[in-house]
Amino acid sequence: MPYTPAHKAETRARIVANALRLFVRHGFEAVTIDAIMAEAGLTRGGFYNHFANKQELYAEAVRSFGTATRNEGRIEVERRHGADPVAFAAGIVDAYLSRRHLENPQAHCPLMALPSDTARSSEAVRRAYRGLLETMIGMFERAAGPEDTGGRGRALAIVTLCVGGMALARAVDDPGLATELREAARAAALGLGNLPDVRDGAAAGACLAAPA
Amino acid sequence: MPYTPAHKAETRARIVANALRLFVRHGFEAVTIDAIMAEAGLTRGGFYNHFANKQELYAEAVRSFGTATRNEGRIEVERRHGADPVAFAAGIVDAYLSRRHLENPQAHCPLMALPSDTARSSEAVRRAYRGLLETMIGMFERAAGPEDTGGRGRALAIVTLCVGGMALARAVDDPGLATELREAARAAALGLGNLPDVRDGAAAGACLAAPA
DNA sequence: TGTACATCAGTGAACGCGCGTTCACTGATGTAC
DNA sequence: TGTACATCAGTGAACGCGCGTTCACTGATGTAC
Repeated sequence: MPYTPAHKAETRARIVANALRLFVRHGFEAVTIDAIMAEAGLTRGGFYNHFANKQELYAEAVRSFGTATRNEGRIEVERRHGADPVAFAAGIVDAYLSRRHLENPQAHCPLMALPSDTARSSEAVRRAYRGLLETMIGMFERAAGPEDTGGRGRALAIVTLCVGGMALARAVDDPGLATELREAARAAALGLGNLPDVRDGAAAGACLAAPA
Repeated sequence: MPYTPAHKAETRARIVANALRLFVRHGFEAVTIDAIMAEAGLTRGGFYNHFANKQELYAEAVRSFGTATRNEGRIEVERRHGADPVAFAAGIVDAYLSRRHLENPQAHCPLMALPSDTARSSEAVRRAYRGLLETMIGMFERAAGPEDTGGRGRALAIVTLCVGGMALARAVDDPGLATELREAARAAALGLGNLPDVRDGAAAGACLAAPA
């Protein structure tokens, strides 16, 4: 048995990680298999030792965000704000809609970076996308608590504000408007979920009056 | 002077209208110039009599939504709910997030259909996209009224809920979740803007579903 | 221990295809006479 | 009024390029002896 199974698994993981990074930055179609393999330190031909085709890699890359990148982010938010569901949810909103997130396009969440790419993709890709979405919804449902009958609806709206706010901020060519969009989505999401403002150095949430 | 200038203008408008319809349905890259020209009853070569390149048509198509399709929708919403800014804003939220709108992909708004395509496009395209966004924001700022200091922020959040909610509903493969997303975004947007529930269901949605 | 071997991850040239764009041409049309 | 003409919208073949995918090959590696 030449090459250990672990070796192949590592190579595959390296391809997936690089593909995710390139996909969220440039979109599915714009990223070539050549580019992905080169990023992973390999050549084009080897791709088909690991995946049946490009769409299969796409689905896997979206899925991987839930386990790899996302876990890093989740751990970081927990470290800063604690594991309490409410503080954690507030930290997620804050981090997701942060300038730092927007300005780091290679780390963008597939939910905000690839909504229209996904709408036109295979069933497997859309299933993976939905999985990510449900995970994020779950974070805010947990913060609402089981006794909150409108908790799921509000969780859905909060996720929509996070993902939609960032998708729009990305598309717009005016940095000022992009900031406005992030801040407005942040204030509305925190208000809707009755979440504390955990902003480091606090204060600036005042740009949006509390909803009636 | 063979062919009247009006004739050329009409042909150009026909190309733009068909391009918009195809772009919002299938995305910028997936739509070929062949397909656009065929839809317009022409052949490929004539394209460059009207546009310098595909991106130029893209920018024009996005811009055209603000004058053509959008005006039809706006007039219909006004007819249904009146010109009062609050009732009008409520009607827009209702129509935008309606099932009818979601199920008519050829009439989708570029804001929800092309956020990531736009993020990767030329300056002119992103400017056109921002123009559409500002128009929509303006509708909700007007509903808030000039004395409302947080009006702009809430208008931004309402637009984010409309556009984000529909973008996610489109991407997701589960119709039930898509409905949940639309309903949650609708409730949150109406609440945030203190807008009346004008639900009139399928009929109201029809106003954004412009006839082909 | 050292060596021959079988395996298969990885290579890179090649293929087929479709796309955006170009270009020499056609023919429908408004105008001049 | 009818006709010749100049214009240019529209045609469709062709070009160049890059992409996803295939394939015959290479060579690094773990195992058997």
